[in-house]
Amino acid sequence: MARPRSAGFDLQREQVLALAAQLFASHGYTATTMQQLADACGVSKATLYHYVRDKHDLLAQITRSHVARLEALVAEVEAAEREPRARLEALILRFMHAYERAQHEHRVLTEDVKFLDVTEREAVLAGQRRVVAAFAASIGALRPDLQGAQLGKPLAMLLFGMINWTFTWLRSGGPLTHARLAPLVTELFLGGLAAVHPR
Amino acid sequence: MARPRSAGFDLQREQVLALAAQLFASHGYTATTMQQLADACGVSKATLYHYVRDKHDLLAQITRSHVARLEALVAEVEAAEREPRARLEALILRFMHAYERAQHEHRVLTEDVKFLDVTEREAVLAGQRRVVAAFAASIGALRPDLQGAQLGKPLAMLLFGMINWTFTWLRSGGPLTHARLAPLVTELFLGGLAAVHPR
DNA sequence: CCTACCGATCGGTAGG
DNA sequence: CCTACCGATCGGTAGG
Repeated sequence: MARPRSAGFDLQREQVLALAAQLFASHGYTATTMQQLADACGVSKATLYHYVRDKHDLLAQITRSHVARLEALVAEVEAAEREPRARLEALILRFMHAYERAQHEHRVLTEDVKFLDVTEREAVLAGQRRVVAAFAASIGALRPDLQGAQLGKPLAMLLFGMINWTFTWLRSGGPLTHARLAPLVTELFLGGLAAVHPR
Repeated sequence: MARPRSAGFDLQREQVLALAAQLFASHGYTATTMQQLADACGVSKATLYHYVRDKHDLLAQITRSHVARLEALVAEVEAAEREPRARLEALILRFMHAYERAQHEHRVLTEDVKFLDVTEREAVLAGQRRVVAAFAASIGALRPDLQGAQLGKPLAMLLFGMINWTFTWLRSGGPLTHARLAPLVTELFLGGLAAVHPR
């Protein structure tokens, strides 16, 4: 029987993944070297390969687990909220909160997904599509006429644009917090949604 | 007196910059090799260095000229439109149109600016800040109470999120065009802006 | 003496 | 878990 991994193994691997996400987010996947990551972790480069198969596997694990987290968030909200408006509000608030806690992982997901190979990239993109579909469904429940005009998904993408783009300008520790911005996004999007009319 | 450059020089350099922007946009700056660019241009790698000093200079020229184009667009709109609402509508429409024609350059601007060195990066970011300030001023003119609550710039960034994010999902040649999406963005943002209230 | 290029190869550094 | 390396490939430049 195979010997079990040491108690701290998973914990240390999580640390490596978190530091890798931070480096990938600030320097990009390609420009980040395994030596930089080893230095950040305080171990030798060879030790890194004890926790991940290779550099590519590092990227795959970061993106896959982040998408899985977002899908779990959607499932939680769908289980708790029945009304379309409350559901959409909860999705916005929960996603902005999640992005605040995982801003590096999220940046890696959006900018470095192109470096995954076809199979892994498709799996990640499929997860993203399920998340977008959940947002589009909530929007469609609020405005069936827009969904009928095939505008549910485009509107969901405009909403994602607002909240995804925050990681380029909203600094944690700055004067404006995620908690203060979230209700603004909700008011702006739900208010705007009421004003949109299909062609 | 120095002999002038050949008539086709600037034209060929523009071609090189356009192809470089396309490669940088799809593979990222670091992962793109000068050999790939040379192949795309149909010339030898050495010939590339006739048109640009080095790979870094390529990135600097692409980002600098794209930001300059956006600043020129802002100046045009400000000269033509006096009313805040018409001005903001014109800014949205003109920017979405510009992004459609320069989607590669825009992706490079947003994703690869980190590879510029400090001086060049600051110049590019300063240009971007002037563009954001123009959007924020138009928003503030429509809703002085929000500008008073320091929400002009955050709202401008949410708007930029919507229109910038389109390059991740809106494909030219697809069923939904920039021309059809632009009025939707205008309705959504201007309608939402009327619904937002400061804290 | 200039420009516009080519084949070949340099010094350094990447992932593993 | 480290030092010491490898095969390959990078950006940039030589002579002609």
